[in-house]
Amino acid sequence: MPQTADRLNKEQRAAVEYTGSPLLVIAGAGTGKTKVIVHKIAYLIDNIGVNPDNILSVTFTNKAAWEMKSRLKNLVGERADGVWMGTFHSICLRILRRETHKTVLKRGFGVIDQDDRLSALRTVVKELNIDSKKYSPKQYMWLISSFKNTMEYVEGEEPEEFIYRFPEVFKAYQQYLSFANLVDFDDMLALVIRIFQENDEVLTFYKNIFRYIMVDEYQDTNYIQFFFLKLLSGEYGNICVVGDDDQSIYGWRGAEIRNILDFEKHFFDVKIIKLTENYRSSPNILFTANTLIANNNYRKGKNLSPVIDKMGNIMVKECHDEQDESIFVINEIERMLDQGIPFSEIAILYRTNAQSRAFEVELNKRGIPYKVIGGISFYSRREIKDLLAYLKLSDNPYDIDSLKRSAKNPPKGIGNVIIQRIIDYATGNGTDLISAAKEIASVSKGKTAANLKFYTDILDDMQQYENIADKIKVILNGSSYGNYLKQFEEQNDANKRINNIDELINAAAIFDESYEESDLSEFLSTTTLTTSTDESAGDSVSLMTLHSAKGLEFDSVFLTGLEEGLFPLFRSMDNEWELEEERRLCYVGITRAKSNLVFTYTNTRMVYGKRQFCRPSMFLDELEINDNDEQEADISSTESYEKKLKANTRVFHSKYGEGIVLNVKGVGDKVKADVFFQSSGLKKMLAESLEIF
DNA sequence: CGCACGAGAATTTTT
DNA sequence: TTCTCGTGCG
Repeated sequence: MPQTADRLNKEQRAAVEYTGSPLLVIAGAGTGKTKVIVHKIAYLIDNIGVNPDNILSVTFTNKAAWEMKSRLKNLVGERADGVWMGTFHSICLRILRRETHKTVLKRGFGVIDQDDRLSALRTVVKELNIDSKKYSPKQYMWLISSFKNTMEYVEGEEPEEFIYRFPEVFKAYQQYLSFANLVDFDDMLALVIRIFQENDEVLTFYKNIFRYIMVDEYQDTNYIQFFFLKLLSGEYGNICVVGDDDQSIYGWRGAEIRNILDFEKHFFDVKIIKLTENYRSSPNILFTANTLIANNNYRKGKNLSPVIDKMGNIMVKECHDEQDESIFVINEIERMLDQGIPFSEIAILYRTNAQSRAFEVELNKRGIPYKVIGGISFYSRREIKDLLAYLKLSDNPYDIDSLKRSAKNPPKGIGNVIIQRIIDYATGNGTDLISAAKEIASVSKGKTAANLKFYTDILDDMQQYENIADKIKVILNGSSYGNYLKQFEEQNDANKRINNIDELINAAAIFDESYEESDLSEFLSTTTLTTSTDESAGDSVSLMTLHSAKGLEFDSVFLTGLEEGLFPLFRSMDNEWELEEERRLCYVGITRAKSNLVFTYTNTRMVYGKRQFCRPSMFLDELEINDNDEQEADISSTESYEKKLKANTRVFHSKYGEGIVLNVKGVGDKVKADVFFQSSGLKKMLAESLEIF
């Protein structure tokens, strides 16, 4: 994110130039952590003479990686391309593709996405005659994911019976993956670590490549990711991790906040640098954020101090229901637009995806451009998945799910019975599914034979073309996909889907252009690794969950649905640990805002189509807000300090040193001020103990 | 085989 | 409220 000054401050510079031993940078929100990483990489290349190929930089999202790369390009030019940048998953996938022969996978293996993973488990659960009402496929999926993130799995052990018949389900699921030649998200890391542990020479090879390792958002790494890093870097290695314990919001997904809290114990000779100067938010917004997070116990403890001295606006608004809330929010947005704030600088944040709907309705009504980030990602839209299924099957002819999907959509007279016959034939004879389909076609007669031939002809035609964009066109023509949409969808929906398809063809064409030879596997894994949060809002208002907002910043932020049970979410309210995570989530939301921050809550809200009554969130009680108007009134009614002491005055205290005044309250000799000290953060002070600079 | 209809579940958050 | 899944009919 762009910053006011391009110069590095003292701490930032120290972090950039330190290379002696493992380095932990505790970087609060808006303190320029991306800047530090980018400058550090540039420093390594330009000043230390490190080869870009020897630098690994791990980010939390693909988008963050792209942004980082483009910023790095501004500093070091084309040499930036050499640096390994990406998420843990994308980096590991790259390694896995190179080292496929060290695993049981076949070349050109595919990546199974979350949706397909769930449907695979549905099939498994059904085949094992497990009552899916009692033990849902989702539960199994969740447990499989957790298990795959343990060392037991990495080391090849069998799981225990965590829930009913878990080992059986696990085994059947693994067999499915193995036949279909697929890996899931968790396997990407686990299998790479397994390769490293079983093959010393491979580990040595990669240790030699990744001589300098940089990790962003370290507070959200899990144990297995930590293990991966430690294997590559060793205890003394050139590893630099950047993170903020107050922004750890993925505990539910297995993130270990202890990775950052115990960094000094995991590595030797650790150097720690804290960044606490915030370049993003106005002082009162920071003050609010600091007062809220101070309610947490499990933290290292720090306060952010403002660099910007212009006060912002903070508002809390009570609304009747979610419609009222959306009307209020959009009214405010229109006001902001009038003030010249661009669409892209406005965000509506919420706890759950379901909350976006009311806002979307209202935004549509007023014709304000917006983009919902998160929710359903581009690549999981039905029409896109349908087309990708053909590509996936042709790339990996063992992929059962893609066979099912492509054979059925659009409908072409191939139903479950025939599909099952194909699968049985393939498993029975050890052939791939496409050959099996052709085989079945040749022994069938009449309609069935013709239908199957129609289907396999499309797959054969695709082989004639090298470019992925061309292959997609073959699918579209061959299956009359456009007609299929027009036939079964409303005009409007059909058009939207056709637009999406055009967009897919575009993406494929761009991919075709940028690679010497189009690698279908590579393209397809990009599509599964690219998640909804990687899409950018462009010139429109952003709507997203608080989780998706991590790492972003906006001039104006609406934090909506601040109600007990919704935020904090009901399930976390009786658990101190989870409640603190909710509070951190709120903290993340607040610190996204540069100058306008609006909280809203409603009295009633529709849940599952039932109206429910709501109480304001406890977070609203915990945080403190500096009201500008009130402050001015106070200042005019006091006598001795008020004239000199007001917001943004720089002051000095005998014990705490230099600080900045956030607000002033009280009268006469009881004048009190909230002051940010550089050394120790926010304090409430009697005005008479302060000296004015 | 494919569609239409009805019952029942679903909401945390995502690489 | 909205989506998904299963069932039964043409």
